[in-house]
Parts: sequence; C-alpha cells; structure tokens
Amino acid sequence: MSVGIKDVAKAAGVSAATVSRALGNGPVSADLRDKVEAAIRATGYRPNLSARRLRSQHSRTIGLIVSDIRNPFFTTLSRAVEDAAYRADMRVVLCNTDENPDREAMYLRLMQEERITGLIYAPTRATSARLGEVDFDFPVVLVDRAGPNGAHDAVVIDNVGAAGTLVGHLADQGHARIFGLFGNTSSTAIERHDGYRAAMLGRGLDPDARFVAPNADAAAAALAERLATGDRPDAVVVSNGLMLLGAYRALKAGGLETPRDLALAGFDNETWTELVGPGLTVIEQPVADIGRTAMDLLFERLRSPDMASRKVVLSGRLIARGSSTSAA
Amino acid sequence: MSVGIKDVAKAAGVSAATVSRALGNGPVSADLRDKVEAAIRATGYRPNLSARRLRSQHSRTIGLIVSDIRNPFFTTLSRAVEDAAYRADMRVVLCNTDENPDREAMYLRLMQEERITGLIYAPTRATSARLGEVDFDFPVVLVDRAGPNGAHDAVVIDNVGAAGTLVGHLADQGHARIFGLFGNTSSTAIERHDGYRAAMLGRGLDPDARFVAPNADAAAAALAERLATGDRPDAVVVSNGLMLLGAYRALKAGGLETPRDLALAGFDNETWTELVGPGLTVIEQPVADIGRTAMDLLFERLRSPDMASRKVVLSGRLIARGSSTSAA
DNA sequence: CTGAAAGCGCTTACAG
DNA sequence: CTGAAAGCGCTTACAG
Repeated sequence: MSVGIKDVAKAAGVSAATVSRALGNGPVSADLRDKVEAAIRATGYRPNLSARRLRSQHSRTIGLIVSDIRNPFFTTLSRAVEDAAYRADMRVVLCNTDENPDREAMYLRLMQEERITGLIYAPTRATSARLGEVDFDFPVVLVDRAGPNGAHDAVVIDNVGAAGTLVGHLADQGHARIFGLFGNTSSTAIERHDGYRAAMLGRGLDPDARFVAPNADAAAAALAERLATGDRPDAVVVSNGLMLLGAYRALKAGGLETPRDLALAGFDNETWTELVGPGLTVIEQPVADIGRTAMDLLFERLRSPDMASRKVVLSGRLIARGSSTSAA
Repeated sequence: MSVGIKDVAKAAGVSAATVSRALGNGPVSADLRDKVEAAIRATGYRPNLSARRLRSQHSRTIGLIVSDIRNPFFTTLSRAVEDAAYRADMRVVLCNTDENPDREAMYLRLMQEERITGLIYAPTRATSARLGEVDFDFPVVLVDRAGPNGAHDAVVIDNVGAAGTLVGHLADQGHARIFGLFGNTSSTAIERHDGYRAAMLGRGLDPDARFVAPNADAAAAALAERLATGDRPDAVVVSNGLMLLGAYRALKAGGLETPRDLALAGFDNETWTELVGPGLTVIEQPVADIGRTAMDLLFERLRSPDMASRKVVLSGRLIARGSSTSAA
C-alpha cells in the first residue's frame, strides 16, 4: 500500500541504493538523480524515518525534559531548543515531569528507547544530586539547574548573585525586614535562597525564609499565612515567576498594595509583571540564550566527546520597577 | 556495545521471541517471564523504539502542529494533548509553524515520514481552505480552526457567537463606536470578525475593523494608528490574547486608561488580564477541554475510520471585568 | 506456551 | 558512479 524505496527504484529504473544515495546526497550522477527525483514526485514517496534511524543508528532526535511547559521559562526555552534543533534537521521529544521523580524516571527511560542523540535536561532536585552516579548513553546538557560539579555540561544563571542583587536593591530602598519565599523542588531555588541568606547576613539583616511547592497557589497560601502573623515584613522576595504570581494575588486578596504597603520583587520577567500597578521589580533571565547555548554545548560535545565538561554561567539582569521603589 | 533483545534472550536462556512476548505481555509462562525480567534488570536492556515501530508498523506517535507554543492558548493545548497521549502510552511530536505555510508544509511532510498515528492540527489560513483536497495517510483532528465542512473532525469554539457576545456586552454598557482588531492569518480571526460585524450591524452600529498580523506589536501599532486619527472609538475589541496584550500596551503608552478613556475587551483569559487595572473583560476558551476532546475524537476515529466526520463546537465564556463596565 | 525464521524499510560496506 | 547483498533490532505468523 504505502510506497517504499523499492517502488521508487523500480519507477526510476535504478537500484534502491541509488535512490537512497540521491536522497542523502551521496554520489549520484546528475542523470540518475533527475530520474529519481521525478520518480519520487510521481509516487509521492516519503522515506520511513523509523527504518532510516534503525539502519543508520542515528535518531537525529534531541530529548528535552522540563518540569512544565506552561512555566513561561520553559515555554521560551523549548522554542529556542526546537528552533536550533530544526535548523540542524533534528527532532525534539518534549517531556514534562511536573517535578515528579517517577515521571522523570519514565521519561529518562523513554530517552534511552528513542536512542536520542542528546538531552537538554532540567532535573528535579531529587535526581539532581545523584546525577554524578548515573551515566547516560548520550550527552546531557543541564539547564536552569546544575548537577554535581563536572558531571555534565550545564547552562545556568548566577542564582546566588542574582538573589543577592535583589536583596541589595531592596535594602538600598530602605527595606530591612525582607521575607523570602522559595521553591522546594529545585537546586535553583536552593541557590537563590543561599544568595538571599548571604546577602541578608552580609547587611546585618535577619533572614526570614520559607520553602514551599513552586506554584502560584502554594506561594499565595504561604505569603497569606506569613502576613497573618502580625509582624509584617516590609518587602517580599520570591524565587520564580509562578510563585511571584501567587504572591501578587495574595497581596491583592489581602487588600494590600505594592509598594504602598509592601515591596515585592522576584524572578522572571513575565509579561504581566510589567503591566500590574507600577510594575514589578524582577530579575530577567536570558531564557532564549540559555536554550541556544545549551544546544551549542550539546553539538560541541557530540563533536568532542572527551572534552572536559563545561558550565556556562549567564547572568540575570535586574529590572527595577515601581513595586520596590520608594521605601515604606 | 548496546545490549539488544538477543543478549537478554541469551542471559535468560530463552528465545528472542519470548523476550519480546514478555515485554508486550504476550502469552508467556510465569516462570519464563520471571527469568526474562531478571535478565532485563541484569543487562539494563532498553528496547529500541525505531526497530519496534518499523517491525510493528505502529509508531504510537501523535503529531501536533500549532502556530507557536508561546501563545498561551497553544501552550495549554499542548499540555492537554501530551497528557492524554502519555496516558495512552504514545509520544507527541510538536511543531511550530509561526503561521508560515512553508514551515507548515515541511512539518506535514515530517508527519508522513514519522508515520504518525494521528494529527492534532491548527492549520494556517492559507492551507485551511485547501484542506478538502489533500488527503493524509492518518486521521486528522483540527483544533481552533475548522476546515471546509466535513473534511476532517474538528474541535472549535463558536467564534461568531462569542464575538457577538462581546459586542453585545459592550453595547449594553453604552458603547457604540466599537473598533475591532483581528488577526489576518487564521480562519478563527475571520469568524470572530464576522461575529463582530453581524452583531454591530444587528444593533445598527457601524463596523470599524482592521486586520493585522496576530501578534502584540502589530496590534499595538494598528491601535495607536487608529487612535491617532482623532475620532476616537469608545471601545476596542481584539481577537486573541497576544493582540490584546499589544492593544493594552498601546493604550498605556498613549496615557489612556481603561475603562476611563476607552473600554477594552478581547479573547483569551490569560493570567495578566485579571491583574491589570480593574481587570480586562475577556472570552475564556475551554482550552484544556479542546485538547482532551481532540484526542478523544482522534482515538475514536482510529477505532472507526469510516464514521462520518464530526465537528465539536464548545462555547467560550464571557468574563466581564472592569475594563468594559461603566460606560464613558 | 515456546522457538526458528522471515521480514519491516531502509543504509552501507563491498565489489565492480 | 552503481548494484547486489547484508543487516540494523525488533515482532509476528507459523509450526509444534
């Protein structure tokens, strides 16, 4: 029923090998190449990628494992990865772990079964620590979250530094009681907490942090709870975009305005942060750059498998907006 | 190097056929099944999906072609599709056309080469019209944008009705000069325009519409231009989330506030629409339902290839917020 | 329930 | 440059 390479060969009066060569720009005379191309058009032939991958032992497939594509950070990252992949004539298999180690393990298995060429990977915290012990059959580039040093190539931002910048900015505006809200599933959140804590202590301020699930609802609940205690902080720092959204909603629900009642700042320059009230102060991450750089590292690694592993650290950029200025 | 099914067979003391059966829960005695499972654990065997697909003639792969995963509508849709796919133990190949017919054609070719099981597809407008003529080797379910009637299964919302609802709502608030801004690449935008136009005429109001590229910048530029003409409309309706964002930015940039100077309403209940000013009035689409329904239709179609084609029309829901209330 | 054999649709040495 | 043949790693009738 479906037309195969032999049908094309027959139609063109050549061997299947010649058709294959014409397809993969192997050495074929112009004469035969024309005949093959005509036969392909006539038959509507489309090569079977499964057969090609099996025979050639190249899947030309990039795996991409993230927590949730709906997180704008990963949405943008995935476009950058896909664009780079398709430019290199490769496919992307996208997987969402929802920060669930079981799903993650299942997808890592899938990556093996797909015999992927390489993996771009944001591991959950549980897995991240053990990343030195496992070895994969393909090169891995970690994004957003680095693993044990030296185990894999990685592209991250300077989370400790960025969190410190945020605290410094708030302190410069006269805030002293800065409450920190951090995710509890990624190494990234831990690092941001470390940067927060170090910057607080460095300025003689008391750290006041909480770790919660990295989503809007959990962040909103945690902030509401913290505000209900009576001794209200005068600024809040939040470790990612989804949590920042939750924090903003909690303030709104509590009838609090920023910066009037409380300063608010966090990570990820999402669309809405610029639009609400006087704008929210955020650290902007070079997300598309992270994706492109990760693909670059991957391709270089494929070329030079034995090169020492590299970690590229990009920096976040402080965008100071109304939510943090004019101290209380 | 890599361990294959024969290595497992040898380790377990059985034939490759038995290993294959144990993997695919074919008929295997408990005894041998145990041995095979032990051998798999011992060898770390992972089946090669390319080989399996080639031999079984089932790719267990769903294609998903959308314009841009960064459009929140498609972000949410893709998660719903992926979740349904992985529940059915299938893979998803995600493609972004950027509304570019060439890219689209290339991805349709890719779908053939992957021998996908079925396709969830939001065609560009150029292709949409010719969809009755092409026939694919796999079932297709259109989403967001329907094609020529009866050609394929489809899941859409009632765009004409929803746009009419929006116009009706604005008119009820006392607005008469309602400017409409619509995308120029999708049948969806056309339908929304039709609904807008019909509702305007039905109320004795003069339609005043423009079609532009469906992105934030183009919408912002078009609205700014329209406002510069002097005879300012008192309400603006916009046909999707990205364009609504552009429109909102243009108002802000022009020092205009909503609803004080102008009412604003549009499609897609994106996060930020609830947060800005008094909130933006929008039509919310049941996006995850659209994705799930599309997958349901696809699976039913695979079961019953000859069933007459079905179009499921879901309805959008009006969420009236501050941006449209209290007429000028 | 189990195994030996054929074959899915390609690509790639090998020989010419 | 070209073709005949082997083989990638599986699954699936076929026979027992």
